Amino acid sequence: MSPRKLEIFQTALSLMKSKGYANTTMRDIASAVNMEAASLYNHITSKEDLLAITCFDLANQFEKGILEVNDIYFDAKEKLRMAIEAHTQILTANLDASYVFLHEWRHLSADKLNEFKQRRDNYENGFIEILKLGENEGVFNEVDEKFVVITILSTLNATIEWYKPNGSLSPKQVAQKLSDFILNGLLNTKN
Amino acid sequence: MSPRKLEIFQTALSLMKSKGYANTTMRDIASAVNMEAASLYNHITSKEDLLAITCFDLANQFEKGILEVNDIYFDAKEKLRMAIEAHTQILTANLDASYVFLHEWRHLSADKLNEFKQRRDNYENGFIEILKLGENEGVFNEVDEKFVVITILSTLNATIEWYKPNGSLSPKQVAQKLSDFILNGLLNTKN
DNA sequence: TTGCAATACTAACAAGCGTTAGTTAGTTTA
DNA sequence: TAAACTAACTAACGCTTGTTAGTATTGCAA
Repeated sequence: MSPRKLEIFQTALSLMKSKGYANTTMRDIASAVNMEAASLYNHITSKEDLLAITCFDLANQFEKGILEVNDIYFDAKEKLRMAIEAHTQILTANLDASYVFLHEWRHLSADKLNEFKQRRDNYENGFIEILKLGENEGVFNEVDEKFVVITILSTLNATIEWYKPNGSLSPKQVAQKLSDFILNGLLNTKN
Repeated sequence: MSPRKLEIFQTALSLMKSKGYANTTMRDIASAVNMEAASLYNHITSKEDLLAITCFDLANQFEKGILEVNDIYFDAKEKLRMAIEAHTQILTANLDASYVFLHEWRHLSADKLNEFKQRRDNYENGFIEILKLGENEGVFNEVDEKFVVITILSTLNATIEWYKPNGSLSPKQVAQKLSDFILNGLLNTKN
């Protein structure tokens, strides 16, 4: 990806994060990188491409993460922590892209939309595998896996709402925080 | 609200839930209620009105819920359970509207957008009040309130992704499930 | 220095959008 | 019964959108 193309993507994602995909026009993007809308088409093929490439690139990263975790032999608790950390690393390293990925995927055209949904379900199943393992081990106490996986992913994805990349928390520390909350809950059990 | 107007709202919200606000045209809505787009304007004043009325009506309900909880004297744990139940009742009773409320509010025009954000912050502060109480009581073990409140609300709001209104769970039971997970976490502490 | 991609521009198109104007039929009210 | 109101229609307007066509300019390779 050429520097100019990268600039276009980053600018587009930043605009889409703050205004939404539908409200971000090609002219908005062009103006933000000091060129005319028509010139964008020397670098990208369509507006939807900006969205599709962003969504599927992130999907690839998430899938790689969960596959690596589920390929190794470990106990459920540790696997969950690892999956959470992988997810968090990707989110925090791509804040704008993640926002678009999480909130604008429905604007994909029918074919890509179907592929996206299917891969999202696959990703959820990767987490469910860990949850089932944990139930068999007797360490997780919840049997409604659909509920738990959606709750966990919502908690993880909410990170982009409060995380400040220049703040004091490293992505690893964020993942620790998230894992602790998910595993132990809000109640203080020390006394 | 006349029956016809109600029909228009419900139809519009259902369409917006499945296709998004921007991708739902006045002609789509009109066609779904068997009339012409222009005729819609005998019942509503604009497309944005559909969105604004939906958003602010729900905002009113959420605010009423948290105010009632914070107006009574109780311990933090019980107050949090009550706030969660109020939130859950509103969500499950207005699934389509909640979806639009949660995902399409950014399409509000500037003025209304500001009001919306401010009221959302107020609502978060209602929960933070409970969290602070819980910390003072020593029953909650988390000090990063911004993180916790966003995590809790994300967990609650994810309900609309998995809840089936004709399923076996009542809203009250859903609220119980959510509270248990938030308070106790995923780990089985019985052994 | 010449030539050739790469990249930018201007202009415009075709489609779709929310909305308004003007009108008509049906229903309620005085 | 006459008047007023409600709610539907057709037609069209003005605007914005993503995108294309055609052309100029830039910058590197020979």
